[in-house]
Amino acid sequence: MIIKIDLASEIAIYIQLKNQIIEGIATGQLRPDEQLPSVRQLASDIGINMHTVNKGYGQLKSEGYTLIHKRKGVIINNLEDMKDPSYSEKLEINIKPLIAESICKGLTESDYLNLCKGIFKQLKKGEINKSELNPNR
Amino acid sequence: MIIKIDLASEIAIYIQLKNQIIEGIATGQLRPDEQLPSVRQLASDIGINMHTVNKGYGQLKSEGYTLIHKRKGVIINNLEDMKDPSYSEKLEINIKPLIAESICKGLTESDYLNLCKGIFKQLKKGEINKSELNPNR
Amino acid sequence: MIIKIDLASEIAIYIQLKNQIIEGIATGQLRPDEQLPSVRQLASDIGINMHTVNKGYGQLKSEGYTLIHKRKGVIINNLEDMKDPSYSEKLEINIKPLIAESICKGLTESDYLNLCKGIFKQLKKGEINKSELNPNR
Amino acid sequence: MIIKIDLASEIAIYIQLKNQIIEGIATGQLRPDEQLPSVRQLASDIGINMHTVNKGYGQLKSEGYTLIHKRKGVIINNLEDMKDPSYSEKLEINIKPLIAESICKGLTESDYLNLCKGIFKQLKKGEINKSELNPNR
DNA sequence: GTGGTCTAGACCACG
DNA sequence: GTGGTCTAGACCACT
Repeated sequence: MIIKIDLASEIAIYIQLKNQIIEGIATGQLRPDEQLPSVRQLASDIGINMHTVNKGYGQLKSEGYTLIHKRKGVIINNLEDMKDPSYSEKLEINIKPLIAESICKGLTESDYLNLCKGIFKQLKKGEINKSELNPNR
Repeated sequence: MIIKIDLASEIAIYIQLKNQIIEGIATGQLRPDEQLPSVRQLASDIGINMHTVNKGYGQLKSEGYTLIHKRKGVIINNLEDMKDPSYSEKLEINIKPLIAESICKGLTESDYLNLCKGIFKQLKKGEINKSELNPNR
Repeated sequence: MIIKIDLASEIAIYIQLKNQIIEGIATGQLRPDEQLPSVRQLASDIGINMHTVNKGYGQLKSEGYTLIHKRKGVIINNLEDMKDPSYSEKLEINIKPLIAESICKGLTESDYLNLCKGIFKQLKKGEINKSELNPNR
Repeated sequence: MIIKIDLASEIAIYIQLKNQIIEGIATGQLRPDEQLPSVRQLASDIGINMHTVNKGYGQLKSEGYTLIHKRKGVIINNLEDMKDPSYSEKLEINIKPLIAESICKGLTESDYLNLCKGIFKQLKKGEINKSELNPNR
């Protein structure tokens, strides 16, 4: 998977990194048990500091997206372990301002929902038989 | 309109302020031509620093939500002037990570869309006859 | 509250720090809404690097023990937000080897349980009326 | 006895190995004078590095759990030789943070003690007549 | 070689 | 002055 960091973005590098990995998991490009590049490798690949990668990886780990496997290094966790039933509450707080802004900017509800649907479609492309995977580790 | 700031939130105060004013506009609680409290007034009302209010107001103005009226001070702009046809592109960048995360956290597409619809419903409550108002200024 | 770090210990400094703060919360020495020293302050007080303190603080935050309050800095969170219903499963994994070892080292079950009770007693000393506290923030 | 290593655990492999052998001794599955598989054997059985097994074995020996027998190789030591009267002090240091954390996570003292009792029960299952065995060596 | 930890110095956003 | 981020260099434990 190709990671693309925008150093000029106002979004912190480690967040961009995290987001792209989460997106990779969501699309199925990154599958459970698949290994991520080492912190040093990835850092040198994208030209950032090791510790910045490490911070992103650390958060992914603490949020259940990844695990440290003794031989493989950082690997994608089971999909089950990422689940969080209380997530939708946190989500609502993040979505609300976007919707309010959208309304002011002239988007209708269906404009907004269609945009979301489009993103879902885009992310679901790689999602074939994710459930089949039952990684041994 | 009541502004409620959460000092323990991870979101910067001036952003919370901005978001609530935008939400007020979206719901129709704040109507075009309506005036906002003065920087000093609001700062003392909600117990935050004047510069923080100023920063929030500054961004609202530069994004077209408000205007400076010579006599009235800061007022809500015409809804037309807030519109931004290129907004949906910026929006997509913000929504994508949320949707990717939602997928990983176990939400389905319809879970997500229903959540959005709920927020729209919630915001639309105050929206009666916004179009009637076409204030002269 | 006095933090005491053993630089010669095999336990990572930021973990020692975390443990002592958690212990402070458990005993009631640190109450909800109480503020912790700033990262820089504490670092210079105990003679370690700012980033080490920051890492400990960061984990406390992500585990729900603390919050960042805009004016006060790092504060103790509500007791409710620290709760974790699935904690006892993780706990069992940590306790089991201790108990197995204890058995080999000649401790009986009641020796072990009495030791635990003693620790509980010790920690509960400061716990008067924790429930009364309903911090405003 | 079956050794099960979790490469995705945060616990070092040699510690997991050690813990399981200690647990085996505690439950009585491993009896005094019983021999452990050779380093090479065990390493290949569970698919880990020989040096890792060696490290675990080394610690077991230095903590009195095992002995080197000229003919049999590594054998389980006499239960008496494992005893350590000063162990409970070390133990307390390890248990305290767990109890403090438990309190914060919402467990009561009896929750915690019941959990411990359950683990004791679980470990004692295999413990029939351990005292009968007083192997000559 | 891997991740984990610690130190150090610097800049920024926020209030 | 606060926490947050990024960079950098170093050592260690584990495998």
